[in-house]
Amino acid sequence: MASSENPTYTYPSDWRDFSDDGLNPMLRAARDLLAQHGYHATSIRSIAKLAGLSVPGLYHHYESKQAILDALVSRGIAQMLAHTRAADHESDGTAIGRFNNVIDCLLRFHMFRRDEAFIASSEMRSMEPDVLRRHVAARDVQQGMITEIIKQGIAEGTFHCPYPKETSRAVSSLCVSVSSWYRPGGPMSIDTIAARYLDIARRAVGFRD
Amino acid sequence: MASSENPTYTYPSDWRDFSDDGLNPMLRAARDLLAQHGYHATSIRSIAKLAGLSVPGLYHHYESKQAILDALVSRGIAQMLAHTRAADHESDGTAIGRFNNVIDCLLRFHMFRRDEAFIASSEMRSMEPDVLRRHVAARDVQQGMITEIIKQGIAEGTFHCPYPKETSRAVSSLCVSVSSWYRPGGPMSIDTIAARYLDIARRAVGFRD
Amino acid sequence: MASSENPTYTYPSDWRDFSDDGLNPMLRAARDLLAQHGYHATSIRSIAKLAGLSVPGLYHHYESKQAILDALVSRGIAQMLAHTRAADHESDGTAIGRFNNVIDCLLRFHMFRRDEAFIASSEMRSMEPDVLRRHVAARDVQQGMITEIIKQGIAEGTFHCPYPKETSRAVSSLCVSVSSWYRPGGPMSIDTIAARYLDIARRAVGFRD
Amino acid sequence: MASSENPTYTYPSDWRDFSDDGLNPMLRAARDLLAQHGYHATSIRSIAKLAGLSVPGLYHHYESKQAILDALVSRGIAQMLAHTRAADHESDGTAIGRFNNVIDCLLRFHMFRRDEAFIASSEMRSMEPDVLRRHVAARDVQQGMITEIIKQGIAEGTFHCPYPKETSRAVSSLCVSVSSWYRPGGPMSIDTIAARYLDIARRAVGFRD
DNA sequence: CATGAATGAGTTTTCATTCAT
DNA sequence: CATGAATGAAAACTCATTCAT
Repeated sequence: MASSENPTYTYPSDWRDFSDDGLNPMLRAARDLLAQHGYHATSIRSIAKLAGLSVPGLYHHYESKQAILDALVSRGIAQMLAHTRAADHESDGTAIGRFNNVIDCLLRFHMFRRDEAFIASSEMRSMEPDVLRRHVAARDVQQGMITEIIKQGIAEGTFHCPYPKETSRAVSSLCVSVSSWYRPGGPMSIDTIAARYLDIARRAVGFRD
Repeated sequence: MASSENPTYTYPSDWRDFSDDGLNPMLRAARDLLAQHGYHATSIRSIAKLAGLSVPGLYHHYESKQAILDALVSRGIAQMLAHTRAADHESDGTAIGRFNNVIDCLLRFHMFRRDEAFIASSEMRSMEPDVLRRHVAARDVQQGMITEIIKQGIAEGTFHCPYPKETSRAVSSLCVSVSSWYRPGGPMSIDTIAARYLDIARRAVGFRD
Repeated sequence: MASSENPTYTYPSDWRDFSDDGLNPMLRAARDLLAQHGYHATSIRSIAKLAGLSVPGLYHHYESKQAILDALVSRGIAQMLAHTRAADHESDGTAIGRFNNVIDCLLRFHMFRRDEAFIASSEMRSMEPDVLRRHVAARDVQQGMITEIIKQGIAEGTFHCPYPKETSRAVSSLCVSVSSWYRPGGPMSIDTIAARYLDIARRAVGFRD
Repeated sequence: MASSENPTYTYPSDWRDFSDDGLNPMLRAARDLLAQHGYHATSIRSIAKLAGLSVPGLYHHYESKQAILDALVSRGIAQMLAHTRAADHESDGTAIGRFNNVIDCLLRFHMFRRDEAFIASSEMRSMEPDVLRRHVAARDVQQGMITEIIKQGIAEGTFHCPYPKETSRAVSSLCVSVSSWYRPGGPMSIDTIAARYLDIARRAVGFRD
């Protein structure tokens, strides 16, 4: 565990498990198309078609194209936060324990939820102000979690890095960047990639046993 | 210096200098608009307007919207390669010397050429196959340069990292990611940011004197 | 009274009384929306919503949007005819007596039933042929009533106007036009407006005692 | 002549002449369709088709459907004001002389420019706030001109009407209403209709020689 | 009558691009 | 190079209407 600032969270039973994306056919179609072509190059028609319904049928469920983007990104971010919080919660509470769990979780999220994560980071310009605001706020929470862990590690003497904020951003960027090149079925398994990138991240924060 | 595999390059006189972007008004307009709104959300009309030309006037210089994207990205990548090669060439030839110069240069490029770099990495989906191919090839050259330096460092015993390829990608991602948040006029100078991120990159490759 | 051509009419007990519009919530909603936005700018959904029903609920009562327009306009016209006939019936039978009552009644109708009257006159282009036919026929009856009274006045020597038909149309238009600017709560009461416009109408037919 | 409040106007050479409507093919198409079906029942497609060009071709000239309505109505109103001012200017300056000319002119306008006049009065709900404001302002100027003439007539002792404002509105409505039923080729000529309706209007203001 | 889901046909508007002058 | 005119194709979105439950 770590900071007990908000004990009312409900954590996913297993933070390593991303098997169920919980997306309906419409959001699944949107996810695939947005990831492949981008927001402005994806038409409502194509989403509706891939989802197996008519355009007004889609509008019956989502009031606009922007609402679809919002739903997709919001769910993704919420899941990311829930899982990393669970990972943090389940740790031994030391900086390195928290760091291992949270970064491992983040890396897995950016592979298992590659498309959602990629969309969330690449379509920020396509979000309307309100949507963007909520989105950025959620990312800041995630970022803050990492910064706090790094500072704890420095205080505990296990992390040695002179610029915790920059390092936090670098580690965060590292996790996010995975979503832009990872493809399932590649030469390395998710476990392997996670292990190797976690190792790199640990070096970045100057971890020494 | 380093590998003398291609002595016919002409290097920029100062690889740290990015004062002149060498863009004509059309590409400058395109750069600003594409960076702000994205390829599909930017119209040819808006580019022409910002460039102070008529639409047919713009078509007189570039045969299509795609050609503008191509020109912009090609120049950016070429400049990135030219500068990092010069940085490499000017180094003392040791792995750490080459690494310091090349990563410093890459970081500077991604700040001084923030918009071009961001467009190059965010609009890959908007590139037509041919353009994309050349673009990816150029990026691979850049990536290969870093991987080679890391391997040299491991061989020389100054770098200690078990996964040179992943580390190379991570370091590369780190440099690229700077272009997505850096804004001129922020609290830290380019020199400061470059120094701090280079420090983080050095940790990632396990550099020890 | 006047022409006893159809003694089977039932007259409203008081032709001056328009207190009860007798509209159900659906027609009342339709009236408000049609008057404000027009037929083609009013959606079935908005009518249903304002009426407090679901869309299929509305269709349970009216088989189409056109049927709603028809119901609204038909009732309005029927009420107009019923009231003006009662007013005529209650008169002393002289041309001026009949004229006073009928025009007074018409003016009141176009204020108390402002919205219905306005819709009836402004949405004729939106009516399907069948609906339009019945509507025009009803208006012609009303027009004929006025023409007949004017001709009676000329014959009796109390009215002096060379073009009874045109004058009839002018007087009619005058009454209708009130519905396009009258708003309850304005500076003049309905009684005042009716009195003044009746005075103008009397001049138009060249009434002299 | 009359009030010399603004001698810089340029008057049409003949205020009775409405032979040239000065409309381009697009506005002519819009006029015909709007008059027949109404604003919301007329599509941009149908206007473009009737005008003989493609939809974007139409948009090249008018930036929106609303802009077409605006252009059409603005021109109509401007012409109405110009002609009635010329008619006023050309009168002998007595109330009855001004009245005769102005009302005659107004009646002619509402027949020769029947469609434009009808659209201007029937599509006020379809106008966006800005357009509506300018439109209403122009109408108020026209209305004020009539009111002023009536008041002059009362002062001169040739008009006898107790409610000049209401009478002005009634006379105005009378002229406007002609546009809703007049059809060229009907049984009466424009000259005849103008003469008869002017006669009725003169009665309304209580004119006596 | 309500709910919820659905749709064909239509709407206004914008786009990249072209061509004559 | 500018101006002005033009267009096929496509965009997001809305409509009246229907039907199963």
